Amino acid sequence: MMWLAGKSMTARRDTRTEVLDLAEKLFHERGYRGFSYADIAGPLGVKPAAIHYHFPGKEELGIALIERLRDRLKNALAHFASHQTPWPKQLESLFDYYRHHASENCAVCAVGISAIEVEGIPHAMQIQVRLLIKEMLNAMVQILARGRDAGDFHFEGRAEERATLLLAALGGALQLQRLTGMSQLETVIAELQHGLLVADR
Amino acid sequence: MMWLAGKSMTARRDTRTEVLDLAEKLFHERGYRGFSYADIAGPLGVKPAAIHYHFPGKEELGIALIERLRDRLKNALAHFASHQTPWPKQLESLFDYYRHHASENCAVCAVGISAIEVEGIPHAMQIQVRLLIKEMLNAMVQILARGRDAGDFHFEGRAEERATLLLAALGGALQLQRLTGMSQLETVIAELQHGLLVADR
DNA sequence: GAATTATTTTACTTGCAAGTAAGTAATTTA
DNA sequence: TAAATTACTTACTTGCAAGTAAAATAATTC
Repeated sequence: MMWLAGKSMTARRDTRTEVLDLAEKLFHERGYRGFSYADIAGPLGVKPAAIHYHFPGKEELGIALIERLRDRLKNALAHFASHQTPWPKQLESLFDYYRHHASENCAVCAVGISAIEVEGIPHAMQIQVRLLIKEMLNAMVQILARGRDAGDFHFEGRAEERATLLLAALGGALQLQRLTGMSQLETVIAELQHGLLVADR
Repeated sequence: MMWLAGKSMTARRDTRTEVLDLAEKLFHERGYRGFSYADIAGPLGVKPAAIHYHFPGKEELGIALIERLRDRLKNALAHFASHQTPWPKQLESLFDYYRHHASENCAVCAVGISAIEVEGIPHAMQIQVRLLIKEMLNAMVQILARGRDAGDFHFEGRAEERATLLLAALGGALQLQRLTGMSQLETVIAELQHGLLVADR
């Protein structure tokens, strides 16, 4: 089962959810300003104004979208905690999350998109995005720090700094990959993994 | 003197150049779709239609913008070659390039922006962006490979892969930094530098 | 200094995205 | 079963960004 990948399995035929699903996909593919209500309404077989019924404005749609991403992260972390998932496995799940992005129309992650558009998105959405990124960073720091304590990872310096490197490199790799069509994500994952598993003493 | 940083020192009072300068700044701050002709015309004290005289369409403006970035990279590399700049110094210049982006309104680099907007920018501009990124990657590979041969850098694996990691991490760090307001770029630079200077045998 | 060329403005058109208001059909609830 | 609620549609308005054509102004050249 895919980690933070989205799409609940219960086919609820719920327009609101379908709007959110499509908006999320388009957001990852084109950014917040890159899709319109018509882009969502069309494929769903409804009129653009129908979107306004579920989300009064695009801002609400954007916020709901990021909140759902945050929810998924929270749930995934709760799942890891309750199942005592080994740290390397948690890290691998994180890599899989980026792989999933890469496979779906070569999407890039929300952090990258939001960084580009940050001046152009509604303020309340900016706040959500900053929370998301903070939570992702925290999660990564935890995995690395605890994993090192457990003897699973080996690296020098503070976990915060290594976590920053990981998040930056993974996000950047998705973007390189989208532009070049090459498999930079796997390259970067391999480099990062090597840096964590092979101790440099 | 700043490496690929832009802005010629000769104050030529040339509208075309000023348009290009402002467009580049806005592009780095908000992306291609994030600025309009009015955003450029206003500060320049000119009407939007004047831009069309110099650049018939936004597409031409976008292409000229990326071509100029490519030119600067080419010139910088030529300068390094003719001055036999040491490889660590070249790498440092590259870091400075990203630092410059970070300092100027927390801009992000063209690669990141283009990756997000790639579906929404004109095709001819996509081609330019792909050339730019290819040239940056090539440059990075050369610096790392030659620098390792010269004994300046120490790392395992292929230079191509390490170069990919560097470009991905630097671009990603700029984006993290813009969103969090923290100094992720320096963190990532330090991590990357450590990985190149301290051999892991 | 007249003619030419370069640059810019004025005054449009087109198109699209967001949002609104009123209305309708189907479903639920009292 | 009448009233209310849900989930829409139709038909608009507003605003902005891009682009165009023609006229006006400034700079050059002959």
